[in-house]
This record gives sequence, C-alpha cells and structure tokens, in this order.
Amino acid sequence: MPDQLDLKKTINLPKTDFSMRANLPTLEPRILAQWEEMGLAKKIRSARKGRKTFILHDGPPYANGHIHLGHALNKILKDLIVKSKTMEGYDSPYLPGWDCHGLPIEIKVVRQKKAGMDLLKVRQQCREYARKFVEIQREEFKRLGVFGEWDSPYLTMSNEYEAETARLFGRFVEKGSVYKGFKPVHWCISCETALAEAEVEYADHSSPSVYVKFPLVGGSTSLHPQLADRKVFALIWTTTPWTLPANLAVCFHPNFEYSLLEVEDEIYIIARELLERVAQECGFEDYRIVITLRGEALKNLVFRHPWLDRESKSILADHVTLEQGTGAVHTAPGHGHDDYLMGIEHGLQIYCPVDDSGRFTSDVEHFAGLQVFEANPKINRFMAEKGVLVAEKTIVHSYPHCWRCHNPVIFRATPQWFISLDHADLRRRAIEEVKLVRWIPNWGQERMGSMLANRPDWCISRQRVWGVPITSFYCKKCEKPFLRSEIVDHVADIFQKESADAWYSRSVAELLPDGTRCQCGNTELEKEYDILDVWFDSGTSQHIVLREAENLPWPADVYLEGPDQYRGWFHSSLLIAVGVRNAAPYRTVICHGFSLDAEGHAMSKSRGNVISPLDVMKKDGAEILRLWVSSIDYTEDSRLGGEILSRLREAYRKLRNTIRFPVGNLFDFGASKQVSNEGLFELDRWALARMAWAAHQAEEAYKRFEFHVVYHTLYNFCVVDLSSFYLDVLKDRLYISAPDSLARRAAQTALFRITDTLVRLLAPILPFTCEEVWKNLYSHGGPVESVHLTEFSREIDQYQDKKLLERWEPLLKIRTQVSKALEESRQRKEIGNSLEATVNIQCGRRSFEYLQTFSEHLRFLFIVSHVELTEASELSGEKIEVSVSKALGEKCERCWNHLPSVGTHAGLPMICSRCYEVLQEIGVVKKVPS
RNA sequence: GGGCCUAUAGCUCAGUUGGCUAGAGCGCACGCCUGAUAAGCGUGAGGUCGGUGGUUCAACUCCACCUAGGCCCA
Repeated sequence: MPDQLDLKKTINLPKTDFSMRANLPTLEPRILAQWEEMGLAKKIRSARKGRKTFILHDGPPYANGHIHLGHALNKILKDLIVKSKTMEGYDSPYLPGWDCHGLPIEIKVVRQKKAGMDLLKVRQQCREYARKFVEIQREEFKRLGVFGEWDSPYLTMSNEYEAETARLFGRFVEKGSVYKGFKPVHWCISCETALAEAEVEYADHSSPSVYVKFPLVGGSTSLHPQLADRKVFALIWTTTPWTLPANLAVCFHPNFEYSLLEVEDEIYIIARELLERVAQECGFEDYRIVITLRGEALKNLVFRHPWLDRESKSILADHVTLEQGTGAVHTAPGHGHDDYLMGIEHGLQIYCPVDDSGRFTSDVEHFAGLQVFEANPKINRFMAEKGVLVAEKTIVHSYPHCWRCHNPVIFRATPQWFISLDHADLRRRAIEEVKLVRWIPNWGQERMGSMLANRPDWCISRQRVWGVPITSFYCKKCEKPFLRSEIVDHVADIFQKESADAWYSRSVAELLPDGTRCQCGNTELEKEYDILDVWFDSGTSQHIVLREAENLPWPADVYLEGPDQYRGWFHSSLLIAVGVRNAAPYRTVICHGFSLDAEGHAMSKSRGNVISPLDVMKKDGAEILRLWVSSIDYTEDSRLGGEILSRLREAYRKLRNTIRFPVGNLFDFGASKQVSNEGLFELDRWALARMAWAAHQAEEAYKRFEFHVVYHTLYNFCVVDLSSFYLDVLKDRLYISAPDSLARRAAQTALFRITDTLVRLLAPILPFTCEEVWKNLYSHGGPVESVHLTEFSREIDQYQDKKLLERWEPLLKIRTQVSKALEESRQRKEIGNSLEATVNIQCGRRSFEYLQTFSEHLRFLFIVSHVELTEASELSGEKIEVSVSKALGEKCERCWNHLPSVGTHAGLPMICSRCYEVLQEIGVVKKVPS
C-alpha cells in the first residue's frame, strides 16, 4: 500500500531549469554573449530579407561622456519599435550613429592641451576623443539589449560623411541660398575671438547705469494734440553706453501703458508701471502725467539720436519687459540678440562700428580708436555736456566673461554665413511638408510649424575648428568671398579621401582645381576658417545614411527623439531635406519626454538626483530599465526613483514567475502530445480566447507605438487572467490527472500556445528573459533558435471568441462573490484552505440555468470541494446568494479535495475515487476488474 | 519674460463627443496556503480628479486665471 510519500510522487509537479530569480545582471551579459556567438544580428537580417522595410533613422547622440538616463530612454524606445516591427514581419534594420563634431569635444581637447596646438593637431585629438566615447557608448547601448548594426555605425566625422556634408552645403550654394551677413556673438576683445555660449562664464561686474533721452522728431501733435510744441523724449536705460553710437531704434511694448511725464519743460515717455522707480532714479522731483497711452500708439514715431545726426525709429516689440529700465529700449542691432532680431525684422543695418580689439572704428565721431570699456565714462561725460544724460549711476550685475582670459566680453556683430529661409521658398515648402508628416504627439506639428514660421535665417558658421569646414575662399585682392558649388564639390572629393582635415593640411593651391581665379581676375585666394554648425552636420544624416542600395530607403519611416529636437535635429533634418530633396525626411516623428527624478525635477549633478542607467543595469539589470520604458506614457516627461524601481522589480518577478509556471508544467510536453481543439476544455478555450484578445490589443498598441498599453495589457493578462485564475484552477488538472490523460494534455496544449504567444509579445520589452523562456519552452527543439527570429503568433488568432468571453464574464463575477463568502468563512475560522469548503449557491432562475451549464466544472473553477446549486424562487432572475459550509467527507491525501468517496477504496483509506482511478491508470495500484 | 507641454489613489496607467456611488494592476493592511514556495491565493482600506473662479440642468472632461514642473527661446 502506497504511503503518503509515495502519493506525492504520483502527482505531476512542475519541473524546470528556468529559475524563479533571474539575477539579470549576470544573466543578461551571458545571453548577449550567446547572441554574439550565434550571430543573431545577421540572422535576423537574413530572416527578414526581401520583406517590406521599416526604417527608424537614428538621431546621433553626442560622442561625449557615458550614457545617461535620457539616452537609455531614447535607445530603448527605438529598440521597442525596431524589435516590434521586426516581429510584425518587417525588415527593420537599425543603423546607429554618433554626432562627433562640435564645441564640447573641442573644448575638452583644447583645455587638456592648453594653447598653442596647431589646428590639425586639435582636430586629430578631437577625432580620437570622439572615437573613444563612441566605443564606450556603443558597449553601453548594446548592454541595454538594443539590437542594431553596431559594427558599422555612421559617424559624422567619417571621411564619407564629412565629404557628403560638404557636398550638401554645396547644393545650397548652388541654389544661391547661402549668403554672408552679420550677426552679434559674444566676443572677447583681448583674445580677439568669438565665443560660444558655453565658453562664457558669468561673474559680477560693475557697469555704468545711464538714462538717456532721445528727442522725438516732429509729429508730437500727432501723438496727442496737447503735445503741440512740447519737447518730447523717449527715455532709455542702458548699462552699455558704448553701444549708443550703434543705436538705430527704440523699442516699446505694444501692450504696455506709457505715461507722458512732464518734468520741468520736457516730456518723457516712460512705461507707467516703471514711472516711480525711474523718477526716483533720475531724481525727478516735480512731475506730472500729461497723458497715458498704449504702446500701440507709439508706432511709427521717429526719434533723433541723442548726439548724432541720425534717426532712431520706434519699434513695437514683445521682448520689452517691465523688469528694469524705462519700457523704452535702446536698440543697437549690431550689439544685442533681440536688437539683432529687430534689425532683421525691420530692415535695419546690423551696424557694428567696433573692431576685433574692441575699439571704435573711424566711423564713430568723437570716440574713434577708443576701447569700448574705456569709452564708457567719456561717452557719459560727453552726453552730460550735451544735456542728453538724464541720470548716471554704477551698478554691479552678472555679466559674461571670457572663460579663458576672464575679461568681460562684448556682444558684437561679426561676419557669418547664413542659409536664407525665404530664398527658393525654403520656409514655405518646409511648413507645407510639416503638414504631411505624422507627429506623435500631434501638437508637434503646431510646434514645428510655428517655429519655422518665426525663425530667422539659419546662421551656419561657427568660429571653431572641430567640424566640417565651410569650403569657401576669399580673394586676396578684391576681398570678396569666393564660393562656388563646383569648387565645393571638388574639395569634397578631397575630403572623401583624406577627411576634412585636408582643409587644414593642404595649401589653398592644393585644394583648388588648377587655374581657379576670382571674377576680378586674381588668382590669389585664401581659405575660410569657419566651420559648419553641427546641426547642419547631423541634419544631413538622413541624406547620407538612408540609401536604397543599402536597404535603408529614404525617407525614414520614423524619427524618435526628445523635445529639444524640435529646435535641433527634427528641424535641421527637415530644412536640409526640403532644401535638397524637396520633401520631409520622415513620415512620422515621435517625440518622447524627458526623464525626471522621483519628484518630477530634471536630473542634474548639482541637484545630486541623477540616476545612472549604468547603475540600474549593474544592480537590477537592463530589463528593469526596459520595463520602466515600456510602462510609462513616454510622450510625457517620466519620473524614475527608488519606489518606481522597486515596483518594477516586483512587476518583473511577477511576470517571470507567471511564465515560469507553464514552462515548468510543460516539462513532459511536446508537439506530439498536443490535443486537438475539440479536446480542449471550455476553460482552456476561454484562456486561449483571452490570450488572443490580449495579443490583438498588444499588437495594435505596438503599431500605434503605445508601448505602455502593451505593458499594461500583458501584465494584467498575466496577473488577472493567468496567475490568479487560469493557472490557479489548472493546478488540480495538471498535478492530479494522469500524466498522459486528455485532461492534462489539454491544459498543457493551452499553456503551450499561450506561453508561445506571450513570450513573442513580450520579447521586444524583455529580450533577455524571453530568450531564456524560449530556450526552455522549446528545450526539445523549436521552430527557430531565438525568439527574436520569430514573428508575433498568428496561430493564436483562431482562438478569438468574443461570445465565449461574454459567456464567462458573469461566471467570473460570481467567482468573486464566492471568494468573498469563502473569506468570511475563513475569518470565522470555519475553513482555511478553500478545498475545505462546500459552496452553496441560491440562484434566481436565470443564474441557476446559467451555472448549471458549467456542471461539474464549477467546483474546480472555484477551487472548492463541492458546489451545491439551488434554485430559489424568491430570488429574481440573475440574483444569487452564496453561503459556505464545511465540505462533507474526508480530505483526499492525494488531491486534497474533501469528498465523500474518500475512504471507500479498499486498502487505500485516504484516497478519493478520482485519484483511485488515476492511480490505477498509472499502474501504482492494480486495476481490479469490477 | 515669450512659445509649446504636463498635473486622476503611495506608484504606473484607464477614463470615448461633458451625464449613474471616478476604474485597473501594483504597493499597503489583514488573512489563507505550504504540491509555482526568497512563490501562490483571498478580502479590505486608499482619490476635495493640482488650486480658484466661470459656462451648464450636469464638469475629471469646456473656458479664464493661478500654482507646481518640463522642453525650447530670451
């Protein structure tokens, strides 16, 4: 007679090597190595060869520093698209790239090496520096589980890329869109060089603070009849009197109110809100407001320069503020950013009578040759003498200084290269293209459109070394720029062979075709030393990288970047593509939010709230990060912190364990053991129908790039449908039935198909774990050697069954009611395990009939030993009342059900009839002929 | 300061064109199980829908303003 120990051996408990705990930090690198070894990347490509392509074009990250959370978010999202499109059946090659040129790297190199390096040397070191970080970031991205052509990424510093960038610049030259103009930049007068914003340090500096009056020329009556014959002035405030010789306008805000203030016999125009402060600063004692006007009324006035014989126009502008000053803003288009924009908008000259060393040119009467800071007090004294200086003080304020020599810098218009937005209709065509692109989220269209509509011409020159040179020359004789598209192409061919370093290593003669001469006839030319804006560099990637011949057709199906790229890469890619190919380079643009800390603040070193993806990978694994990315609505900014990570770890464990159950219960299952659909239990068909429904939901969500919907759908399916219901109910059938019985094989068939479907759906999100599952699920040999070579299951579709799902809905509600009743009984200490219970259900007519259709399955579905249905005439149709009592009979030591049949089998006192039969079937007890 | 965006339970998300006591899962609390066991199951408690005002018979949903935060520009 078998004892208890032997009984345990007669049930079919799960067996698997798929461990409960993953230890992702060690598992992931192991799987990466396996993929490397089997050449998975190549196999995926050849498996999809000839299929329709889906191209996600990679926005190149900057090759500087280790990856941060934003990189991880971006690359994982891209990978979710590439992997899900691949599993949808597309050929979706992903060619990653790096942005290698630019100031940050140049600064690092120049700082390390101090001054005195020749330009070629600087470029070589920059190149090395960029290469180093490409290597570092490449490994970090691969570690995230991102699939791509990591062996052949595109680099904006490659010969090919630099040459093509130069050629594309040539296309704009060809069209006549490139011109040379002026634009104010930060300028260090002691280093005599332009400075980028990043090279400027802010420090306290004391400056004069002056109020200066600009007389209104004529027309005071037109402003207001009361003002006839009065002396009216605009009163401006500035801390840079030296910019006054370059004044060309006075700005007012159209919506502010301006008071005309009578002080002695003069009238000053001052913003009403600033009146008291200005009066105090200027020491006005007796004053009265003559009238108050809206800024709008100050349109089209003409003032005279305080001492020069020159007009200063009034301009209405939104940048005027009430923070300081008078509400009337001195505007010198050559010496300020807003001033410059006003100048462009209103056709003023970008006038800058200051030379490289910060001295006034001969253009400036009275002060020519003076250095601007030294000129300040002299100008003030001069104005005082002229009676135009209303007040003078000194203030200490934050002021830009040169990062190298620490002297205060000035803002000064310098010659720069531009691409005209309106030449060749570039702006209008770009705006038209924006409307043809699908923007996710859709407000992107509005944002991009209005940005294009309002932006000034594109300043494409930088006074730097590490980039693609602007391949223009200057005539030494007539001093005009010598810029020809044929020459640009000629030079680009040299770059192709030697990289753009050739611009620095070769002489002018070695760069130019023989016999090149300026239109003035001169043959003496010299090189331009400006380089192209890096946004021009990266904006060309679509044209350079996307080539039909390389299975990367243009335009890209998708661009996906953070919101800073509306101004950056989305923008420059569009302008270049429209300029060169007359169409947008992308069909869809997806914009994700920023990653923030747990409190919703931006991460920064100074705040000390930075979460490194490298740390998370080391501690929890890349898949925890991937789970995070898939769980959030990435179109908004997303938080990450300790609690969220801990929730994610728990979610991962739940998913892993839920999948582990079927894997463990399929240890003795294979294709040959599959049961036909007719052999499946209704419950199995229900579970398959739920899987089919969830699969459909998830696939549709993948198509809409709504990964969090995928995550929530699959996670809830695992938790609600599988773990707490289907799998829990199935334990009895799997463990207790004879191993090869139809009942058990039916359950296994369903489990197998569900797992097979589920693991494919989860593979884009959890590529490592799903690969591990795949190996275990197909331990006896599978259709393909990696889950990443499969497609989403189409086989599951046959189980879609809306009617069946509807039929089961009420049952699941009743099950909840039963659970409540069981819980109450448990609280009363009447039962512990639900198998100790009999459930009595008083039913209304309809419920009675409904529940009867589930017949003997009910007790298994509720996981109780007995269900008693009674029709109760006092209950209306669908109503039921549930009560719980102790189950009759003893506990079967094998299946743990409490049944009257336990003890009725000779020689096996603690066994129920069902178990007795199973034991006979598997030959543990002898079959007795009845 | 300007443009664009966001704000629903501790967390991550749902809430269709304004209309039933605002939903889910997790977490938490309490309990069960010990044949998924560093697992599994059940029950329960959590929300003035960022705030204020307005439109409406009715607002989480529409409008205005404010607050907090994000990106870009200044």
